[in-house]
Order: sequence, then C-alpha cells, then structure tokens
Amino acid sequence: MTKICPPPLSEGRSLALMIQEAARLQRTVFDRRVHKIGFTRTQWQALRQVVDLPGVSQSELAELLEVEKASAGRLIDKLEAFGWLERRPDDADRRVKRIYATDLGRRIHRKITPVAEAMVEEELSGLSQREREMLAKLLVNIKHRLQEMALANDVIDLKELKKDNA
Amino acid sequence: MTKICPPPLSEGRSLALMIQEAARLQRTVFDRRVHKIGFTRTQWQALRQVVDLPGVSQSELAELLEVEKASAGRLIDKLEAFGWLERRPDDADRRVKRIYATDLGRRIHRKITPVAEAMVEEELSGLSQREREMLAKLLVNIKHRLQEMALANDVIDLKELKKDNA
DNA sequence: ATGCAATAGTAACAATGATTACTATATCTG
DNA sequence: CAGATATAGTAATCATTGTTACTATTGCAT
Repeated sequence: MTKICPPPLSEGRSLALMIQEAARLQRTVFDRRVHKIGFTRTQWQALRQVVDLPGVSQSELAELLEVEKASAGRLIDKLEAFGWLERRPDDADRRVKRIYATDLGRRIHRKITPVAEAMVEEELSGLSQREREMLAKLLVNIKHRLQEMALANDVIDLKELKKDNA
Repeated sequence: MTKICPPPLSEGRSLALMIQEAARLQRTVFDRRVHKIGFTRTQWQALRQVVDLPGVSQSELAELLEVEKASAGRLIDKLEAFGWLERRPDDADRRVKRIYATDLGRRIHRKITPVAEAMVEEELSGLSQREREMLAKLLVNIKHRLQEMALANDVIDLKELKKDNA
C-alpha cells in the first residue's frame, strides 16, 4: 500500500474531480451498507422506482435508471427471479409488460429506505440548511450546463491528432 | 420516448442524487467529446496519471485510478498495445514494472488536456469564483464525512430482514 | 384494409471490471 | 541462512452493461 500523491490539477478540474469522488464515495458507502443483504445498488434503485411507480413499463424503467432497454430487461429478470418484482401484461398493448413489486419486494423496500435516508442525512450532517440549499443551487446550475453540453455535438476529430505533433 | 416523471424524494436524497447525476453528466459529456478519438475515459485517466507521474508502478496506478490491480494491468496492456505507454523494469525490485508515456502518448496527452480543461471551464461557466469556492468547500465537507462513513463498519445484517415483516 | 414506420421487449455478442488463485520476488524473524 | 509472510503482477472466471439484430405488435398514411 504505497502512498501516492496525485499531481495538482487546475482549479476547475479539481472541482470536477471532486464531484466524481463524492459520487463514488456515495456509491461505495451505500454498497458497503447493503452488501450483506446481497444485492447491488442498481437492483436497489430498480426496486425503489418500481415501488414508487407501480406498473411502470420496462422501457420507462430503463429510461428512469438510465440504462439500455436490454440491460433493464436482464435486471428485471433477476429481480423477478429473486421474487421482488413481477411482470404483468398490459391490458391495451400486448407489447408492453408492466412491472409491479411483490409483497416481498415491498417489504425489502420498506427495510432499505431508512438506510438510504440515514446515509444521506449522515453524509450531509456537516451542512446547515442554508448550505444544503446553496449546494443544490450550484449543482443544478452545473447540471443544466452539462445537459446543454451533452446535446451539443462538438466532438474532437481524429484527423487533427494524427497530423500535427505540436 | 414516453415522458416519465420520477417520484419526489426527500430533500437529502435529492441532493445525493444530484451529485450522482452531475457526475454522470460529466462522464457522458467527456465521453461524447473524446469518443471519436477512439478511447475511453478510463484510458484517458490512465494516460493522464502516467504523464503526470512518470515511472509510476502498476499497483500505484491501480490505486490512483481506484480499480483493481488486475484491471489496471489489462488497461496497461491495451495502452501499451496502442503505443501510448511502455513498461520498464524497476532497477531495484524485479517484481515491479514502471510505466512511462511514449512520445505518442505525450502528444495525445497534450492534445486532450485542453479539451478536458475547456469542458470543466464550460461546465462551471455559470458559477462565479465565489460560488466555485463555496462549492468546493461544501463538497470537501461531504467527502470527508463520506470517507469516515466508508471506514465505519455499520452494515445491515441479512437476518434482520428475514425475521420481521413490519 | 394495406403496407410501412415506430415501439416494446429479447437474444447474442463484445467490452469492461471485480474476484480469486497463482507465480515470482522481496522482506522480516529467528 | 531458513522459512514464513507480504507484495507486484498475471491468468482465469464471473457478472454486468452496451450494441446490434431480431420478433411481435401497434399505429399511421394512404
């Protein structure tokens, strides 16, 4: 376990990195806390969405979880095998399958929800209400900007790299 | 593309989620911008670390990138195959291999660095210097708390879930 | 009605990363 | 020095995800 110091970064880059690190730490802590229960963060998020939106379709769930339809389908396979969720046909459209939490799924949801709540409360415990609002405001600002950037299509061209060796 | 509204969350949870979303958006935007160059974010981060810390060992690099040693090894395999990095034996310890960027690797690094800088600058363009400092302060606070939490070992016990069906 | 484009879900495959087990080397202990 | 222990890196395996191609169904345009 050698101790390595990352090199200094620009002010902006270090902020961007801090966001990445905070997000990763959140995932790490949550994973540690629910690991013994034997499921993953993704599975938990799927369960949460389905409990909160009973009858959501698979495509809608994929959109909410921001994964591909195929990934969502496989995730639902597994959660259905666990007995936490079930697929039911839609009355009107025979293509769609609607997802519902089972009793067991709802029970697990009720059990984990306070854990998630406690975790975020603990994580934010050093911040005043005022500071939380400030943080939310700043993050919303960044998120909006990033969303615009994600839609723009200014990509780097490979040819530029090949040519000049500045 | 059905429009789905996620259900409301507690104030804390929505903040935690915002951090996740900002982090994911950063990754998405960066991926889009470098995708045409044909490499991944992970590869870029590895290149960056190696350029900034020439002669870093594989284990150290794994630690910096926060991936497992085996994953780092395969990543280095690929980057070496690309001709961006090279392994060299350590003078004193025949177990360790030290990683250096090749000329090509350094050239690519010089090309991509401004892209990364421009991206974070653009992403933060809506924030004043004052606000950036505030954001950094708040994130450092959260990160410290999360780091403490990551070390604590208060995990949920599976047996608890099985027993009561409240 | 008919035919065509769009959509919901699935299957097969490739890429990525973690985990475990292994080899080689180094270091510590007596 | 001898032997135990730890560390650096690799190989094999497994799980997860994205991508592409496919089927079934729907709904729109003529």
